[in-house]
Amino acid sequence: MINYELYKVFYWAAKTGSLSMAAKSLFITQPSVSHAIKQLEISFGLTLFYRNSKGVTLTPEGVTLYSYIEKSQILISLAEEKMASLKNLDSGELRIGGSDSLFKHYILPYLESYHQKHPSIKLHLNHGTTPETIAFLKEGKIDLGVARLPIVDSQIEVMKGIELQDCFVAGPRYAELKGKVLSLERLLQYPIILFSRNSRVRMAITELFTSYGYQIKPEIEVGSVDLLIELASKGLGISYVTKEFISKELDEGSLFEIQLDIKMPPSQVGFMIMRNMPLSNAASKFIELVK
Amino acid sequence: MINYELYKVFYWAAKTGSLSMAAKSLFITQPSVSHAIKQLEISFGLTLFYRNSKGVTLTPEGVTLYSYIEKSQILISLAEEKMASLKNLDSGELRIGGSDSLFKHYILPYLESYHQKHPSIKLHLNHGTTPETIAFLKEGKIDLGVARLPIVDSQIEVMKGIELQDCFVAGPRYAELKGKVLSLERLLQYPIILFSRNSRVRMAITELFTSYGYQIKPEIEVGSVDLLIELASKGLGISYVTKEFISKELDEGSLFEIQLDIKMPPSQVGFMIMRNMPLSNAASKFIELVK
DNA sequence: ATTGATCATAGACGTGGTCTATAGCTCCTG
DNA sequence: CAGGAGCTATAGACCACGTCTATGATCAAT
Repeated sequence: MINYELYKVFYWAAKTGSLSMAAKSLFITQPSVSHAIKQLEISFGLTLFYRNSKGVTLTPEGVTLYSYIEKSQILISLAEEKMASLKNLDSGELRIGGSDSLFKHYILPYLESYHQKHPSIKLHLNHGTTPETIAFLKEGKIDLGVARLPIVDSQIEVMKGIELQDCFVAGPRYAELKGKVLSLERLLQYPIILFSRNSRVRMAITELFTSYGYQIKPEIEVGSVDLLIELASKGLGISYVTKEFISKELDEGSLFEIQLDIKMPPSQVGFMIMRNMPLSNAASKFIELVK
Repeated sequence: MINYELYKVFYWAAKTGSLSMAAKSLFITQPSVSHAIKQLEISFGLTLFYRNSKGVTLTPEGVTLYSYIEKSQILISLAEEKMASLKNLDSGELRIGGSDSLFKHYILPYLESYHQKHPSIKLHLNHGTTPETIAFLKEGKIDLGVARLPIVDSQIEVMKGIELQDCFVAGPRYAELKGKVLSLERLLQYPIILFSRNSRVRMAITELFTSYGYQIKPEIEVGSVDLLIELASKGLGISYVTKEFISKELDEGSLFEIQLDIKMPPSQVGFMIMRNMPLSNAASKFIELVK
């Protein structure tokens, strides 16, 4: 089997028309080039160059070989350039999976500064439920997932991100509750608006109430955080939302937080990557940024 | 600079999805493959493969690299196949320069058997005068030239071929000369047909007559051997032709040789190749055949 | 648990590619 | 025409690097 290094030497010798020049280009000595070309010629049993005192020119067989090798070498050069650009993040893509609300309220600022630093990296946001995100991760369809913890999966490595505080909020319609500290029992007398049944937040709050001996049954179920906010501020009920996601509404006064006589446990957001799978350069740079 | 051998290893590892399989394909051990891949990864600063207990799969960066390297490797394989076929004379071409008459009467039988042996070799016959043939040879436009000797050119190597005997012939119209031995003086009383002025045969015969103190001035000058034969047999004069080229006419009796009282010097045909320039495989096989 | 895959790592080995030095050749120049 | 400045080829020494063996680590399947 022929050593492919020889083709590199052949390429430069043919391209420059001189073994000496090829040697300079390859940072080796002329006898090495001479030797390499001879090896190729012996392997093929054909002469590839006419040698004369001015340099070398290709024989017809050499021309034939060159027509293939030139293309091959150009491809390799392109490959090397591409690899360098992938490393420098001058190209490549970053694929993140998670929920729309986390994207909007947590990831977005990071994405902005990442995109500013690496404008050539294509960004793919793949929204879905946590199990879907985990599945995408395992299928290699995303580099990185964002979700609320805990995540228990031996194949997945989790890094803690921001800590979020969920709370109940109401609009001006329930102004009488402002400043008061409610018991759970009292709270349940109001119409409750919750996120749809399959979400992790929903499961968490249901469990919490159960642990205190209550059952929480919403009047309204919705599928987006925006609707939770919207409906609460319109006075249709009391929504259970992430405090950090409604800072604007709290400031404006279109929503206010309802104090409870128990402490709502914080919820931890985490990044998920596949354990034992190297991160793409684009993804690892993003994680660095977030840290 | 990256050792191109590593791409060969990478190609096989990616293609087979297994370092062990790649090792078998490349007739090296698995640790060598492992080592080679790691070298590539270090050079690029990127991870190319996901490793697991079933083998390896490409990372996104690896996929990108593979898309280039695969094409490159395929080109090299094609190149190697092509080189092998050039060596086996399953492809290639043979370009011969010389005069039409030498092609027709001397080279043709060799060409036939050559073509039979190597039917895939394309044959190019490039007819021209001897100086033109030499020029073509120097420009690399032909591999091989055929011409009458002597050729004096330091760049050209000459190999002797057949020896030809030129002679004067006439047709039935001059039947009275059959069997007689003519002096040059006597011969010159008949109309003479010669090849055109720029040919070597013409120069040779002119010189011969001059050396005997005569001047030979043709009634007719023609540009092809066929015409020399044609005109002589029609009785338009006495042609000076190569005996070996008119054996058919001599047998038929449409021409007969005119005996002279001097011996006509034989003329030597030779093959010309460029000195210090390797022959194409196709050409060297042809020369072997002729010998 | 055991077996049999996989790839990774460590360290020894030896070959092959690179080097220096020199020769041979051709072309150009004073 | 001698001498110099290119070029490539050859010889022989050397050592880096690619390959090997041996072993470890991990995982999956039996």
